[in-house]
Amino acid sequence: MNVTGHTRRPASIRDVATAAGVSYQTVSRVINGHPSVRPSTRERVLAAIDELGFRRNATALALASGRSRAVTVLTANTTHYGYASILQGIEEAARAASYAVGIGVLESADDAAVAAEVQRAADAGGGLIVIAYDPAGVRALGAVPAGLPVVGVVETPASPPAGESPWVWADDREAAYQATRHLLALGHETVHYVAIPSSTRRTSARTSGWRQALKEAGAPEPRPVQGSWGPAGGHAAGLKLARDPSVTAILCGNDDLALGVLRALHEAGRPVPGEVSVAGFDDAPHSAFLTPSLTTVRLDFTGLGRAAFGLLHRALEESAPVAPHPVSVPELVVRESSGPPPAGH
Amino acid sequence: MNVTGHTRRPASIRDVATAAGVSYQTVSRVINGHPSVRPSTRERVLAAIDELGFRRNATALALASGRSRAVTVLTANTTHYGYASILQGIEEAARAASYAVGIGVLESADDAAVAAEVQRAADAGGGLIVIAYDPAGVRALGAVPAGLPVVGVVETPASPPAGESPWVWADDREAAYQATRHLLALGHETVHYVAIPSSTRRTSARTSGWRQALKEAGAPEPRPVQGSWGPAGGHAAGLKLARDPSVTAILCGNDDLALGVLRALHEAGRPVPGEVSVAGFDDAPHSAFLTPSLTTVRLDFTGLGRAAFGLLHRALEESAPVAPHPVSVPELVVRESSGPPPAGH
DNA sequence: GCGCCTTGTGTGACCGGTCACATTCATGCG
DNA sequence: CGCATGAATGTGACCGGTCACACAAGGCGC
Repeated sequence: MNVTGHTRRPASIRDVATAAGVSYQTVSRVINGHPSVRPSTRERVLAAIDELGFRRNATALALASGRSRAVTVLTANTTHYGYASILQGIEEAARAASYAVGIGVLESADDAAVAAEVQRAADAGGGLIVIAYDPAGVRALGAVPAGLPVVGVVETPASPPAGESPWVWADDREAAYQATRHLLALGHETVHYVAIPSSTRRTSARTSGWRQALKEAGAPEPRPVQGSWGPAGGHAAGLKLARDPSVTAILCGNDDLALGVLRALHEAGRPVPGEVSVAGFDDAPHSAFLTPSLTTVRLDFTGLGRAAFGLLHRALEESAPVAPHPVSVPELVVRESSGPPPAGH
Repeated sequence: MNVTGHTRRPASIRDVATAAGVSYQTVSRVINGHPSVRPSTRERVLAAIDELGFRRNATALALASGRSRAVTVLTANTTHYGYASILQGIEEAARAASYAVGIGVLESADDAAVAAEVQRAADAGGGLIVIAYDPAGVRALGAVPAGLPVVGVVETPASPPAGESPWVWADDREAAYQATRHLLALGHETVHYVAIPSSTRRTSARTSGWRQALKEAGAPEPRPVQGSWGPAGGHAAGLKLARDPSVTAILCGNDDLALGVLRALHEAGRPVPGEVSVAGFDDAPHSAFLTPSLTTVRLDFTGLGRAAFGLLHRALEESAPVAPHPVSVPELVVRESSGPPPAGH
């Protein structure tokens, strides 16, 4: 071990080589587990490595070999629970594979800004994971130059892509379908929907799952209310819906929106679940502790993150395991915020 | 512009050089804005750069120059609001300075695990920012090898460090002090405290601010209740406190804990703020929308993150601005969850 | 006993930049 | 007019690894 106090330049393979009395190439072979090295030689090299505290320089490795064992995650807003959990899952899997994780935040959905961010990520080397649940993310996914390995974390696609695709997703559509059916089964005539900003112009997967459940039940399909991501958007949407006495069940695009809706209903004097039932989406950690506690659909975000990394890992290295990270199916969690409609409905 | 479809090796400075009819060194000079390049030459080089779509290879730059324009953030749990916001602030400032941001998650506070994570971060090159609000973070900060530039985001230190220190902090102590005074001013006899896990064995800054306010008011000092980070911990602590009828005011180490406490009080049939007042810490986005909405202290987490980056930037580059990122002082936000104690107290 | 293949090891070039120094040419000044 | 000076540019080495290839020694078949 290096015991001298002052910082010195870290040992390189040539330092190790002279210390062990071999050439730098032999050291390289030992590091990389090349078979044809005499055991006694390997021994000496390993001893020298240990003594000098040698660590392979990641930068030099990346430059010389071309592979960089790094992933950059492009995402809007790391503050949001779902995004943060996906990131957590990616990091976890990356750590296990000893990959470095970089992050880039898409602050604006503006084309130029997105392109700049993608460029930065590309400069970092290695692979790319884009969280494409929102317009900025979708645009970023589209702006990735061909040839750069990339995996997108996307909404449930309308039709399952043929063959291998560089995407992972949780089954949002199924989740929305389940939540809507739950509310309908309680006896509600229909279910209103407060949407998260759609990632594309087209209808989001969550919206289409909701719609499908309504259609199957022969329930009327009210116009979805457009919310933002945060509770404030839910609050605004909730105030609007609270004014309509026919509204008895509301599905929200995520738990934060649901929180705002709950608050708005409270302010409007409409008891939950007595008069109105509310269901969220994501099962954020606080949702179980709200009053009333929130009925919601749990999504396996960290699993999604792990799967995204797994797919990218496979794209970057032939030798990586093929499908190591299953994503669990969405699970409806029934709590206090949903119940039968009031009598007379 | 490169219009050929298939991916080719990105252009290097030598490619640019031949295209412009100069040497690679001249290209390097142009890139780095060296003054002694004839304007006409610079012109030609810039044209070649543009035509070939040249971008400077970050890896090669890092290897050759030693500086890497990268920061790695070491943190526990990116899911927690405060941590995520700090990360967001760091990323924002880093982006502005065109630094790459890497993250490493401290999943366990185990010494070996922490050391491994610090090593990984060191291997990534560049500077390090450690979020040291919890035991894992504090241990990581301690394990950083000398000579590696590092900034810690820490709790308010007991005494202001002399001279320049590699730490940034929000004034937690002052914040806790303010919140406690607010509750005392409402007429409560004393204020109970549900603590977040302390970063060290010693008393945390938040605890000491609370204690100081009690002492100044001559209020009795109840034993702090140890919570965890999440709402579940707050819930457990809240159930305990709810059983004690003398408890009329509770300060919580963060908003998630407060949420759990609110829920526990609700389950125990103790109205808030009618019988018990609750205050949180952090002003998470959902706190304003709870019922009752939560009185809390807002901390400038993103500002903290920006300041941390600013300090590190300065440590890495002589030329960086000295103190560009002020951290705003904590601000008490009074909402529905705090009020006067019930009559008879 | 010779050639041939395999095993173990070393040498030189290279990845894409930067840095230190050399070189050329025009200019200013004594 | 000669020489020092500085602007503009080029050359070679280097950062710390990897890769392709050369080469010596030993075992084996014929």
